Amino acid sequence: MIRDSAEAAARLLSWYDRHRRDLPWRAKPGETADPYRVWLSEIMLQQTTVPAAGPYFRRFTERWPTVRALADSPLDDLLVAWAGLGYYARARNLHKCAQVVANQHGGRFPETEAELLELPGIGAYTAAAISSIAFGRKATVVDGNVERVVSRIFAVETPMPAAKPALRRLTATLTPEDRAGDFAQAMMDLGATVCTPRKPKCMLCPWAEFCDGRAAGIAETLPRKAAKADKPTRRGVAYWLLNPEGAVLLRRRAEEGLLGGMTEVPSTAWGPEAPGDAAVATEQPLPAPWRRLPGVVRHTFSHFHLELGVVAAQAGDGWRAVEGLWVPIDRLGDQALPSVMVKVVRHALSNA
DNA sequence: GACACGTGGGG
DNA sequence: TCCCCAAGTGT
Repeated sequence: MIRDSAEAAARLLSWYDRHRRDLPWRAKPGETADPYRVWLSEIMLQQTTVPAAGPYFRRFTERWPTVRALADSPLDDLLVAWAGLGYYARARNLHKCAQVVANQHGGRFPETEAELLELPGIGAYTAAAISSIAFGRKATVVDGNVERVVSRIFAVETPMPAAKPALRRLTATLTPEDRAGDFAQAMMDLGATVCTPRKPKCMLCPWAEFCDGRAAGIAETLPRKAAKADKPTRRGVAYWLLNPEGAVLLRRRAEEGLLGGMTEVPSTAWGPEAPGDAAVATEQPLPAPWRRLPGVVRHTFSHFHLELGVVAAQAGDGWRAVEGLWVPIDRLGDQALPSVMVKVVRHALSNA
């Protein structure tokens, strides 16, 4: 049991100073944090691993060094740059947020949690993280790592998400006035490298001797969570249509919802059953002699599996009237293609 | 509280 | 193969 929060925090900060990781968005010791980079990294890291976010962060900061630069850029350029990272609402909100900061805050991020919380794409976690890491203000930063660490240290057996309020209160009692930002990053690093979901490295933990979960032999089983619902499978058929100039037909998806604003290969609706030839004909973007390509594209989204067949055809007269954009094959890299559509393109190119 | 919302890596 | 998981937010 932790009896002295101040001592526990000091011990964790000492561990952090000795094991600090050098991440692309992290200010070096002595450097002043750049709120823009802190914000950008926190958005990219939402539900995303450090290795996945790293290259995107470098490309974004190279191309858009300031929040004003990002605000002045067209949304579509951001979506192209974000393609492949997932959760595309983050990119749409990133652009909105940049414009609000540029136009209503003079290009500077607000420092308080309450003000940050007003901004698009910034929730409780990100507001606390920016306020503490970028501005040195005391804030209770609670992410998945922190919930895991705290649930184990205090042996909280209440299942998630019901345990969230208690875990937040416990985290608040541990958070020091001084170096709150470093404390937050230390907690997250501890969760990411030592107090891991499976096979935690308790022998390396600076809090091992305080840890109630470890003492009870249940640390690895925490935090408790309900079983997840299994994912349904949806099926559809994508239309790989080439015009006489060798360009392929693409479309922009609706601005909201799944893959909102991203570019897609046109397809039938996605339903429980694979569309037959009749449905393929009904939903075709243009009448054409479709031939089915062998195989199927499989992809898994956050909440369902997708199986996409592909049909291909050459567009005859009337291709100019089709709604969408015709993109030369060698220019597909300029498009905001999400990973599932990259799979469709690859499948079509290798089977057509 | 529950659900929508991506992706790639690891066991 | 399949399930779990990652620095969550918006509705």
